[in-house]
Amino acid sequence: MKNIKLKMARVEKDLTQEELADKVGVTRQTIGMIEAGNYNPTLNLCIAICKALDRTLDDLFWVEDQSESKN
Amino acid sequence: MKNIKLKMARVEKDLTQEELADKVGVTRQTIGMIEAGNYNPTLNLCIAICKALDRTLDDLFWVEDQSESKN
DNA sequence: ACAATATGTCAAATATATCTTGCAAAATAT
DNA sequence: ATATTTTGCAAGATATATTTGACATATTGT
Repeated sequence: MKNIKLKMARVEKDLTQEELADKVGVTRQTIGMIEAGNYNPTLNLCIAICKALDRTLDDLFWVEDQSESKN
Repeated sequence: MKNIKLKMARVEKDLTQEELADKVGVTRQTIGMIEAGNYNPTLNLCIAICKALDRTLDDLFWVEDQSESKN
């Protein structure tokens, strides 16, 4: 599912996908796919994103009703 | 760094590394390496572990003192 | 309307998470 | 003390996260 909370946290910081990507050291495509959902990022990348946006893991990546979890 | 919170949550549930691994669908080596630190698991795996242990991402994988974050 | 910026998407290549197998050390139970 | 279970660790193989480059569509500014 799409990660709306991440997108909102990003625009609230007035960052573009590419700017956030630069901050956390990945490609803009990677950020785009995470926001679009259907992607399974790495824990360290999630943590880097959280720190760049002054949020926590639960804020951006925890979903109470999760029905999908492919490893 | 070692993930002590994860290990404590696991033993509190009276689960062995292998039992937890089975529950979340990975190998016991993977669980072992996550607890030992020096590993970078996938977000979906982290979420599966949290669900298996009735914890949240912040409970098990969030560290205030940031010092390492390799992507 | 036009120009510039931002995002969506796709194929092929690279990096790395995870598996498999196996053995040794440590912990726990009998 | 000795079985039994649990954990640590390592090399090679596989699956998948991430990159690179390129193009199309959308969005925003002038």
